[in-house]
Amino acid sequence: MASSAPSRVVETLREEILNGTLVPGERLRQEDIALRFGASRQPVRDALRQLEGDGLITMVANAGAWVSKLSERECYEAYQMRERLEPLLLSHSIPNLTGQQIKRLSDLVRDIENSHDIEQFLRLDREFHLLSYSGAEPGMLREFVERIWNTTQHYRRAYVKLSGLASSEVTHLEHKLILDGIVHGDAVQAGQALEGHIRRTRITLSQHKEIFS
Amino acid sequence: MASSAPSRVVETLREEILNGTLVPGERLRQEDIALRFGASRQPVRDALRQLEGDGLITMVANAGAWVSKLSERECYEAYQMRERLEPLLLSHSIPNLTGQQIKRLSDLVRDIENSHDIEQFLRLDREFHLLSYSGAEPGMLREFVERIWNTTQHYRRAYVKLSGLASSEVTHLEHKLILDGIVHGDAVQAGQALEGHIRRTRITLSQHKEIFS
DNA sequence: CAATAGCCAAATGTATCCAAAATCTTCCAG
DNA sequence: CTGGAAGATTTTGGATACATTTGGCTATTG
Repeated sequence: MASSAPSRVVETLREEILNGTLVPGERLRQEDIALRFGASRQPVRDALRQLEGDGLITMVANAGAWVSKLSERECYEAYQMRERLEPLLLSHSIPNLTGQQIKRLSDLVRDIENSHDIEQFLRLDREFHLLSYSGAEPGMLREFVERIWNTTQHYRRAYVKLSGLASSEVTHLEHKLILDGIVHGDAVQAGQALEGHIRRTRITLSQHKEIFS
Repeated sequence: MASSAPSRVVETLREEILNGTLVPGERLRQEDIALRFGASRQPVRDALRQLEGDGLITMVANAGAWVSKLSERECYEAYQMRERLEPLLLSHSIPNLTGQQIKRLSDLVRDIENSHDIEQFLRLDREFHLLSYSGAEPGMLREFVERIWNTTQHYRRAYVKLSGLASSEVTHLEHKLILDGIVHGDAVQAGQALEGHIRRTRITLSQHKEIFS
């Protein structure tokens, strides 16, 4: 059975926002989307509300829907939240990670280091971090973390484009430290490395305010 | 101008979930709600999606909507998140609180101590904490914290009902410490007191698993 | 007597149509 | 030439009607 119309719309639009096809500030017309998916406007409205709930788009009554934008302050705040939430989530996840998953994490660290195109880097980096959380039970904490990742994705891409892949030497070291903590089941080490990883990214990001113009 | 139909529905249902009129697990039929608000089912569906985005209700395709339930584990997790997010939010808020607001916070600490019925206690306690955050800029952090408060409200009520107001002696002391930090503009003191406050509540709650049956 | 298949009622999902609001265009006045 | 106001166009909001799905009830059968 094919999933419902609204969920197909949600999935597709979410993907397009995350991969940069749709950029922050871009308007989403209900009619256009309905036409594109061969559906009427009701399921589209449903889908837009869901995306709004995920923070990916912003709706204004009697006006329309736009892909959400973050100010530099909001992005800074998002990273402060990540610093506090992700080590917690990782500590919930580590005890439940399987050998297979840890192997994949290890491969990802290597592939990230060897990646030479920006989209690939972003995709692998995202997979590494989110996979490292996959041992945690589903719940609010995982939802929140994923939501922060989604709403900041565009600015992460903008930053990597700006500074280039070459400058991510420290990132690779941090990934190795996190992985080492995971491998040894040491949530404290992994958590501290992760916190530092996010913290450094936050500070670096705040030195490139031009991303938010 | 009266606000739109969906927002009226959202406001009313949110209020009823928070004040306990609607309890976790209770079903919400679109037709009933539409009839009650003198609207059609479309605005109601819109409203339900928004409430789902707030985490207050859970929707299942082709089945219906229910007031969200938290397991004991999820509630514990929610409090762990509060411990990490609320001190951060408070530190953003403190520099911007006005004299009037601080006066109100001070009055609230006194009124909470003198409150004689459970609903009043819950209302004042909620106002105290959320008001202490009102100096912070709007954004994801404030939204997340409010969302956690909303989804755990029912279990807070259940706990207070179980243990009675008499047992909240320590709570009052903690409120005074938080207030003292705020009055002196000391975000570190206020934050530590707040973290302990939430942490103690989390531990106490986890000793009453019968709330989650 | 228990179990399963099929039918029926109730609730949700979708499409179409109309109304209301916002934006954009155009035209006029200063 | 600029600013603003009024009308036209576009887009969203809401209601009614119809389709689809679900869950339970009943009846039939092993």
